Amino acid sequence: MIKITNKSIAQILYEIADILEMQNIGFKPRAYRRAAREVEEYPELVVGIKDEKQLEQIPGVGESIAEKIREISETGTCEYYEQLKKTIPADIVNLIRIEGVGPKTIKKLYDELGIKTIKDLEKAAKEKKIQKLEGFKEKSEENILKGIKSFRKRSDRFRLDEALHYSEAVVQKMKRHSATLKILCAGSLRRKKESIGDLDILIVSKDPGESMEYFTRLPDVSRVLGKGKTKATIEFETGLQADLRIIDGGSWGSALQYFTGDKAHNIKVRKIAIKKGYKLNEYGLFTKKDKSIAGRTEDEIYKKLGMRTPPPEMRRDSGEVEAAQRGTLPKLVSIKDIRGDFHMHTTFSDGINTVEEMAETAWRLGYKYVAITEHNTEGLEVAGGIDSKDTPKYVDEVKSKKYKVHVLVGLEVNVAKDGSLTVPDKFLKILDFVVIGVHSHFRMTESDMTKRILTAFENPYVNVFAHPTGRLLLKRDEYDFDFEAVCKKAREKNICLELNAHPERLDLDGEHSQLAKSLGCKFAIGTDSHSTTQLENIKYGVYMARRGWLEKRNVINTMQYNELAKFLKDREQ
DNA sequence: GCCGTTTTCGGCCCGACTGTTTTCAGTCG
Repeated sequence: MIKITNKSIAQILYEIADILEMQNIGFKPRAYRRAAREVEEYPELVVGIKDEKQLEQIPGVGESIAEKIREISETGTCEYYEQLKKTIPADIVNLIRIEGVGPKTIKKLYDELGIKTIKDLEKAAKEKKIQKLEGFKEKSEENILKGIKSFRKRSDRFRLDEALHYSEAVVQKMKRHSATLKILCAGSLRRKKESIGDLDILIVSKDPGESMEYFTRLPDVSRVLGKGKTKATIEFETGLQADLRIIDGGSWGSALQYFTGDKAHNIKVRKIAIKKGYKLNEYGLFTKKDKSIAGRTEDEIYKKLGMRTPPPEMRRDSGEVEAAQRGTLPKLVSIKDIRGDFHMHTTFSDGINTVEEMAETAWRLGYKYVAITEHNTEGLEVAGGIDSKDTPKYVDEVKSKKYKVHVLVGLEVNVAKDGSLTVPDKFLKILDFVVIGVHSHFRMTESDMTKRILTAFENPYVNVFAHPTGRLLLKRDEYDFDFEAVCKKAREKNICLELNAHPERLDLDGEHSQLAKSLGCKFAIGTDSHSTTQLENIKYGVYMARRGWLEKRNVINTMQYNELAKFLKDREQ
């Protein structure tokens, strides 16, 4: 039985929309997508709402969709969806993730060639069957094959937020089991890597056999790939795999150490152990005569090796081993240091909550300030958004009210192809905060894209360069540009680089941040929230900051309001 | 299928881009 979340309900509604679109049905797909998006963003658990009339209170949800949501809440699916799926029994969920393949293409490929899966698609493309279809030629086939290749590269990984969601659920369930003494998810998840291959769960158990049994019978498990005395591997319905390892309490620290660091980190640490005449493995730190001298905690092991303990986020051979030996590990920024958020949308553009609601939630989170950064309409085709000429009215409206935190009025302005900004200076001038970003024309040569960004940085009103690399996790690669050149200019112009904390982006990532830090850049964490619930995504930005070695002084979200106001003012002069 | 100062029918976001065309279909954001 799969746990029904807002997301899983939305997933079915999205899929209904896709199938309807294949059937060339007008407007219904749009209605389903709208409802799906609203359900996804809904601050409460939709599955808990039993009354259909109450479901209809969700924007975009009317009588018909409310009925379907109720059915999904109760049974995990709905008849309408099951019937639709029968009309086109293809693996739409995966096929649609291939770049350039949409509902119409899937339909055509199924109807004409019987293609159901990515495997079928690849075979047909390789056998040059697709180019024989009307509307397709060699180029289309080439692109499909490229799309499959890139899909494969990505599809075996999960976004950090999804993996965290799963691991927390598993760990919670295991914790409640009486045999569990200690449990923790190590691996790349503990390092807060932006995408996760599988979960490495470590457990100390009173009854290992019983723990194994319980683990392999967790509710969402679809397959048990292996089950022994100390290790079991399962696969969840989503395709995510998880290992459970039974650990002896005396080896807890060494197991954590072993299963947390990435390969390069571990190799380096083990070499240090060898140099000191020891042997390090998941069971402990041993002398040549196999006498255990450490293992219970990580600190104990690193200490015996003459090192400080690097925070898990740093253990990717990013220089942390040397710094830990020298005793010069940075004191990383933490969630407690955060006093504000610099990227969010409200009902003025495509967000679903008002400025007041966002400010209220920010206040609850203990913040002192937020920047509202609505889309501007020019150059970006999203629903809503502020027209340049309406900027004064927007500023006045936001400023006319009182909020529980300081509210900076801003815009997320688009960088046009030539590097100009889509909002004229006379309007930028009246804003408290200007975020700029590349939202179109991603496919440019490296030199053109670099020139474009550097040109944009010449504008005196820019505060933050949003989602600097433009990547979408597991979906779209970053655009080509000279990152170092951009960092140097950002530093010179005192423009902050954004750590976009939206789980779909996590841009910049740790590697980029670390490089930018070394070049003297400042950073602004922004959640890119479209609802109050998303404000909590700030933690992902902090994780990325920590992976990038950032300290409090590097991140402007840690400033007191007065300090921030001064910082922003200095930029304008 | 949803919605409403356009209110029970008729409109619903739409431009850029790509690859295929010679005026358009599909995808993307």
